[in-house]
Amino acid sequence: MSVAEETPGGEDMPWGEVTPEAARRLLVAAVEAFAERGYHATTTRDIAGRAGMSPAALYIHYKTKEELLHRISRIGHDKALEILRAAAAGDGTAAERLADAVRSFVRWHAERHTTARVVQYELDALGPDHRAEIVELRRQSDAAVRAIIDEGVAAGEFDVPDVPGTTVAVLSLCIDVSRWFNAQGRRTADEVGALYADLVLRMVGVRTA
Amino acid sequence: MSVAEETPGGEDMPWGEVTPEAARRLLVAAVEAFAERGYHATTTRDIAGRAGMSPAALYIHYKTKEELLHRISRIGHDKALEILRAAAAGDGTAAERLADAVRSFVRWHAERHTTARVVQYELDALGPDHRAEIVELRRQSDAAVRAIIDEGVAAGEFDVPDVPGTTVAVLSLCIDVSRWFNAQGRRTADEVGALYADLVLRMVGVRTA
DNA sequence: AACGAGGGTGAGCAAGCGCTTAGAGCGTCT
DNA sequence: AGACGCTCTAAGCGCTTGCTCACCCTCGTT
Repeated sequence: MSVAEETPGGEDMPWGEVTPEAARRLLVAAVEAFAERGYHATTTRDIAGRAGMSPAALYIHYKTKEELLHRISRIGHDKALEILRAAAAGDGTAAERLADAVRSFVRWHAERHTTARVVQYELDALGPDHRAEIVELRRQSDAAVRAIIDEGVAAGEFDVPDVPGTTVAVLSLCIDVSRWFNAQGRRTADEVGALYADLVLRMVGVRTA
Repeated sequence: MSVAEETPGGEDMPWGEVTPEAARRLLVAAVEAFAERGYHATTTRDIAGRAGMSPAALYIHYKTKEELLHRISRIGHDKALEILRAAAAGDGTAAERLADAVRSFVRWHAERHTTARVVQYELDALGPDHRAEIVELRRQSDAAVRAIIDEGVAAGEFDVPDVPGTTVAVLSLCIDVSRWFNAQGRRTADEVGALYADLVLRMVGVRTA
């Protein structure tokens, strides 16, 4: 409160970059509501209520309900792409980088599965322009994964007959984690990440220990 | 029209068992609308309009909009479970049966991806009782796949450190096909089925040619 | 002390929602 | 022929929706 210089949470806090504080509270409330009930089933009154504000307060910070979804989707996709690119740009063999990418990508979809659910499954609720913008970000995610697999094949590490198809399958597998993962379930995000990294290495023909 | 004895399409026609014809037309219209826009964003007027009827006609055949979703979900899950069980009960090695299950399950999710999308992604829109009923059907699908993998492991065909986890991953991979598959896209349903069968065999440690 | 700016509220509007009702049309039995 | 039963419609009810508007309260600045 008194330390006004720094945004609470900084880099680590998921929505740390969103200011002012009331706008962030509304956005966090929207993520929860959208994840629980879906975009169309969520009312602006519900979002405002969760943030402890009146319905009208929402429109001081966001022009429409759709703008809220777009902001969430944009920030989420930026983060997801950043994770994939960081792993792709790392050092090590293609197998190590692919495992790293899958592990961190899955962990994000599990740990932040409420956000991920909104980001991955509410795409069609966006307006045409906003949707096109997000689709482009997904294309870049696809390219990042495909690049690792291409390099693994070129280096003779991987045995992959169908690189584009396998890329789609790998991303699809990771993304769907956000649909079924439950924080109260038996598995931790780390465990799922490790399991999936192993499964993906098998898919590209790497013999694991 | 004049041949009143037989339901059009019979076993092959997806919604052949739904009678009378007006009820089926409404149901097909609802599947299309729910798949395109989502359950909550679809209006009863839209469904009735697609079926060429007035909004009130819907309520002659279905008590509520939710009952429509339930009927779709129930029939779809029954069909999906039937596909998995048929493959599981077939003869041949565990590897052959697993490949068969994945191939036909994926093909269904690709060919009938509008239906599958509704069936797989609108679960939360169901009321508590209907949801519980569908969740039970999913549990049985999980059990069918797990049984094949268990047998493969017992027979020494498969190398699977985490059977429950791998089962979830296999089902998740297949189900997510309905999200990204596009009939106008580059791949046919058969091609995706064949690719995925191969990928899943790799996941369970079967050396493919 | 006065002020302007901006975050916040209570009340409410126009539109659209799921669903109901009264009654018309029509094929099928007795 | 006439009554019945079933399907379907036109009209509309009560309610909720996304969003707006007139106004208030709390500031830092002058």
